[in-house]
Amino acid sequence: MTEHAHHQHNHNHCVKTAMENAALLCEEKGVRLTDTRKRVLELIWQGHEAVKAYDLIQQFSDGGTKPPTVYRALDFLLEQGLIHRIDSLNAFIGCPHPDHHDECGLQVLVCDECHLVEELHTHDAVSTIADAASATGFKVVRPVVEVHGLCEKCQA
Amino acid sequence: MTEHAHHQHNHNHCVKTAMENAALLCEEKGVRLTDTRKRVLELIWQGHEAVKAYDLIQQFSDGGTKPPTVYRALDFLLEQGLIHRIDSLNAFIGCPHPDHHDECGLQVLVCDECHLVEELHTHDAVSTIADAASATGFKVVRPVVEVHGLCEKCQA
DNA sequence: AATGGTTATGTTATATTATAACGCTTGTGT
DNA sequence: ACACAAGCGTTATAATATAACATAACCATT
Ligand SMILES: [Zn+2]
Ligand SMILES: [Zn+2]
Ligand SMILES: [Zn+2]
Ligand SMILES: [Zn+2]
Repeated sequence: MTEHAHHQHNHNHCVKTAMENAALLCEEKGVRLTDTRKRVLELIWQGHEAVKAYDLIQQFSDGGTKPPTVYRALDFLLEQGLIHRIDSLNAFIGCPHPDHHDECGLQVLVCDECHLVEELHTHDAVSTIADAASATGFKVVRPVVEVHGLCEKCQA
Repeated sequence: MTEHAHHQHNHNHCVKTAMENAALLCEEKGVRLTDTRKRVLELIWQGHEAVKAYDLIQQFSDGGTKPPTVYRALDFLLEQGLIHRIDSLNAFIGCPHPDHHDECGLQVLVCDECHLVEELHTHDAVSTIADAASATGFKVVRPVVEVHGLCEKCQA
């Protein structure tokens, strides 16, 4: 079931769902989705492209929001699993299903042209790697797969 | 065949081999392994832990070596495949076999304690992921796997 | 060995990404 | 109301990386 995030779609729906899920998840966990945090999450969900921290900072309409404020919100959202950090881009992306990462780690397809990010959940691949890792005596904690390439649109 | 990089071993041998391979590879490719580049490569090979760019800069004995010099050398070494950048650490590691990355991308085990980095070459895993990626219409260019966890030593 | 083009390096400044430290405010439970 | 913890504002600075331009080293050809 691909979520065709890269195709034409009603993105309002993505945002709405994400924000509702986030509210629920925070409720359940007993953590506070404050205004700042909510606003940062909304800004990250402006699309399915990875967003840079300083772009977020600039997009705060008040103009007076400083890096620590935004980075603290980002840290919170990362902790709750509501967003992912794409290390190869120094950028952040909203997670459409914060509850699906226990088994397969983080797996993303990253378009080098437009920075669109799509998640995979290929359980096989990560278990294969985990096995190979264990065989060398390594204790796996957090598997991350970042596949760079070109999304469908950018292959023109 | 694990290369037990994390076990006790004669590291001088690692360095010697790496430098010889680098010289050969550059010879073959008709590119110049200049003094600066050689020195940076040696510094990176001071161990099997990932090394930060600014640590390299400081380790230049002359004291007058500036960031651009080192970053240019790093760029060169990356282009030739002689080192890898570990995105999740903003750090660099020597590649023991620059010719083995066509098929399986970059796959590394990263110890969160000591930053020891060991490469994997699990062809299966990356082909599984590549298949999943292709199925969504994504054109894979550069698969990267960074598995965080604890190396054998640090599991104490 | 001079010439001229290319590649590599030096140098200064600056861009980008992220955190430390400290004090004030807001929320929460008693 | 009070006390404590969590969140946020503010200033400064750390850490990572690149732009731009000048000089030097290399190399092929004359
Ligand atoms: Zn959408
Ligand atoms: Zn996710
Ligand atoms: Zn070694
Ligand atoms: Zn390698």
